[in-house]
Amino acid sequence: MSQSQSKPPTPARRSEATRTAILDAARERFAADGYERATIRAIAKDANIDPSMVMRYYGNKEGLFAAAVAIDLKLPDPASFQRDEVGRALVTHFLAMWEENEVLTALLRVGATNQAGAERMRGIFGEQLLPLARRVCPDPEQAPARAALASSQLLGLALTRYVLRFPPAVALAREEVVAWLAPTVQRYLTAPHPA
Amino acid sequence: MSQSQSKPPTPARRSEATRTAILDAARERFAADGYERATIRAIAKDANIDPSMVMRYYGNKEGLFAAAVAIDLKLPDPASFQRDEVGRALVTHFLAMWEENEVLTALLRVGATNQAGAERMRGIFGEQLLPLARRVCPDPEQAPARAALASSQLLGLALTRYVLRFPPAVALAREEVVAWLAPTVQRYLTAPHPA
DNA sequence: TACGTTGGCCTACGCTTGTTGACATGAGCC
DNA sequence: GGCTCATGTCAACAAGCGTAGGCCAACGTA
Repeated sequence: MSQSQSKPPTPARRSEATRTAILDAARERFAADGYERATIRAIAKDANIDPSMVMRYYGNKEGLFAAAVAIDLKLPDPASFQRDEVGRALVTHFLAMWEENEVLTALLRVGATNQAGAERMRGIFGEQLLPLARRVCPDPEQAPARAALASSQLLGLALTRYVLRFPPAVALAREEVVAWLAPTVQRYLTAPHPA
Repeated sequence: MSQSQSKPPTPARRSEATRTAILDAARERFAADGYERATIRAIAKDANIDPSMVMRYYGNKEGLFAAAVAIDLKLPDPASFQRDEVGRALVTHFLAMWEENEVLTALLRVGATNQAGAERMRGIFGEQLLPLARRVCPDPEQAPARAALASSQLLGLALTRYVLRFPPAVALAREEVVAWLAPTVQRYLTAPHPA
């Protein structure tokens, strides 16, 4: 074992290529079809490998999904935000994240019909957006509600633009989306409680 | 007398009861499980009938779904809106519609993973919300974009509250939701184009 | 050369799915 | 009585699913 460690420090497993090919194909299928219709067989075919490879590397379909949608929203350090620009910054950042790859679309599509997917979605927004809300919103006690409201607008846009594909929502330019949504998110996070 | 009424010229098909039992069960299952996992067998069992009855009455699963989610948003006559209250009226109305029965939840869950479901969703919002937007927004040319923005917020709330069930979104009282969202929808529909 | 490990394919099992068609039942009309 | 049609049950089909396990080729090490 000391040998195996001295010889190839990282054997650069040639299986790594297969693993990522599977994950890429899985993300694409989950994003396009949702959980049930994204079959292991179809994913394997996309990745040009045998279905049993998926089982070997990820255990079962649930494990594959979990690995495929492990994601970090990569929100910048809350301290680095200008408080009155948080709305614009968030909307811009989310648009970039959604269009960068298909992970978030996959997560949303699956979350709509799958218990584990919904749980994962709650986790991501609860753990990553909530801390930021706590920082910028006036009363920390309102942070969960305010984060949820901001989520509702951000996810609603993603839903209409990337999942349901309402033509006018798809047609909007990025800057237009930002111009419209930034004040909304800003208000949800920092404005005084209405009424 | 009672006989002539109990056996009317139109036999008042006793299948009508079965038909609606199927539809009720179907709506419940589609809302809870989405399209794929809502199996015809499960729906039939809920309705206490044989799966083949579903086929007889609705042709196939797609037909059943189409019948189950035929819905009218029941938006009031656009002319009856006070222009500066359209945001509050819409949010209130939508909350009531979503909580009145499970059709909209079923539609959203299915729309997220099913092509036909997404198409139906586009149709409903395009045909029922758009005319209202045309009435109240300043420049009719912007109506589609503004209606889509309003949809994004309304559907985003439904997504987080009724589908993904973010705890803070579920916990919000109806009046609170209205207080937060009404200004947003109002702005999307009637405020001057930003920037 | 022989060997264990790794990466990969193939076949098959058990199950569920949507869908079909043959058969039973029961009420209304001749 | 018989006929007809609407209503409902039952059994079965072909297809597709997730998953399991055995077999094979290639390679690094002894």
